[in-house]
Amino acid sequence: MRDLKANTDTRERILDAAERLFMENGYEATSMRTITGAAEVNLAAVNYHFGSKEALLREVFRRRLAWLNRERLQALDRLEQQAGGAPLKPSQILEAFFGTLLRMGEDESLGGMTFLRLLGRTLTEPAEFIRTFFAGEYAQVIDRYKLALFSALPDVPKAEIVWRLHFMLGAMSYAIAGTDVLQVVTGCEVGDLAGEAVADDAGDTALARRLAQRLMPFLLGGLRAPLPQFQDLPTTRAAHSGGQQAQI
Amino acid sequence: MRDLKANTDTRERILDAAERLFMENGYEATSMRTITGAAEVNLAAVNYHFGSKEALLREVFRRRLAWLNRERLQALDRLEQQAGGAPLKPSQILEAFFGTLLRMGEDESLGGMTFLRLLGRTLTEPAEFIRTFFAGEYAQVIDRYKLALFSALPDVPKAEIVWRLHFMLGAMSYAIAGTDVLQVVTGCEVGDLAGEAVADDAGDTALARRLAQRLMPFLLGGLRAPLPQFQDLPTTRAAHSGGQQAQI
DNA sequence: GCTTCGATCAAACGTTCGTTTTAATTGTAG
DNA sequence: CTACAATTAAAACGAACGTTTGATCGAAGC
Repeated sequence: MRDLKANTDTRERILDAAERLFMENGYEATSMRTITGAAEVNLAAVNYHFGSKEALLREVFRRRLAWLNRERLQALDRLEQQAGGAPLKPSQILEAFFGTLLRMGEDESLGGMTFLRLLGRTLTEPAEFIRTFFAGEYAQVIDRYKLALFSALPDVPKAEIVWRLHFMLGAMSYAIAGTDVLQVVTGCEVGDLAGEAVADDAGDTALARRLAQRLMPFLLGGLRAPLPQFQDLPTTRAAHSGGQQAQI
Repeated sequence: MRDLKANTDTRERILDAAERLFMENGYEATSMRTITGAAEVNLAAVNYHFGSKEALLREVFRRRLAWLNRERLQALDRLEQQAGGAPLKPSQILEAFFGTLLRMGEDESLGGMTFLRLLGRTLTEPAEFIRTFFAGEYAQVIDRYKLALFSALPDVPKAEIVWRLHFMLGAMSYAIAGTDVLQVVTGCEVGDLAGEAVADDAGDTALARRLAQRLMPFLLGGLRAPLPQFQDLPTTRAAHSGGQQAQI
């Protein structure tokens, strides 16, 4: 019993430390010695429990994404069920997708803002094994939501929907990854922006909630924006009708 | 003459190779030996010409950002001058800011899409010296544009404008950084999305132009979206009027 | 009570990193 | 032709990296 306790304890101490340090420094710049030092475990423990540094990163994400993927799919299931075959409203779909994620930021037991920031930053990491991993972990969920948006917006070209989904993911990732990016870009504190003081520790969950409420209108506004016109693009195969509104 | 020629030649060969490799692998994962090998110069040349790896990265960006910052400020100057004191339209401001950047992607002599992707990815790098560098390089320009948006949108809370500027930067960074992120997330090629074939080499400049025309409506739609309501946020100091439209 | 086996530990492995040193080479001015 | 300063070249530096090894510990099985 103590044996098993120590086992999971060591594993999770490593995962917690790695999650925080990967978020703070990035994957490449975080050494095994830093991780095991912060977790107060032996250096060899990572390779013993996970096999390699790469496998550790994957496990850090698997631990959280298992919940997130399940929750996102369930949220969509619930919406489609209570709609009874009728197409969903885009705002419902975005709420299910982005709202579920941002709710992770409010719950420390799900990783909180630490994991959200890590996720946002890691999505742009160029390492091959990371992109491969995320492709496998994300594909199923993204595909479901893509299809939901397709039938929610039957008059908008599918290519346009995919592009805008990509834009939305970018806006969200930067928003959650970069409180420091925000500082760099804006030269002021997040707390000042929100119009209230934000404590670094406990204020994170409040930050996630406020972020969700600021982000969602922005994303919806972008999604339902007028379609591009491509007037000066001779290479475009089929000319879209100029200034067409996305039917939302 | 040959002397000076060789000098700048070595310097620029290093800068070109570093720009591409930093974009492909990230800063930490790109070694000096890989850079000097690709540039076909001696290993010591980097430390001789630039001093350190960090200084090399800074110079890679300085070379491009000097042009970008100047051009962005001039674009805003031009708009304000021909407006003659009247506030600008938000679409003009966004066009000056994001359009100028995306025009870099069409011009190989300004770095093309390689630099745009590098810029988008590096903005999220957690390394301290990188964030410090960007803060210094970006601060002046961002501040000018922030003020322009403030006076273009006098009825929108300034905090809201800064948040949405942040969201827009995120959407753009992901859009340009992640053709692979896009693949990961969507499971299809960018060329398929655009509805036309994209050659990896020469098609990049066309991609930049098309990206600009797809991104701009999205950003404008997000910027002029209804303001958030904060109905369930007891911590908010002053309650905004519910459902208020951004006056754009 | 001896064995067994998973978990932890200190120590070392070989490699690669960014940087430095020292010598050779280059083009140019006196 | 020589002297000089700038650049390139080859080699090595110590440090840090991810990983592996073999010993040690402690609780469960027969």
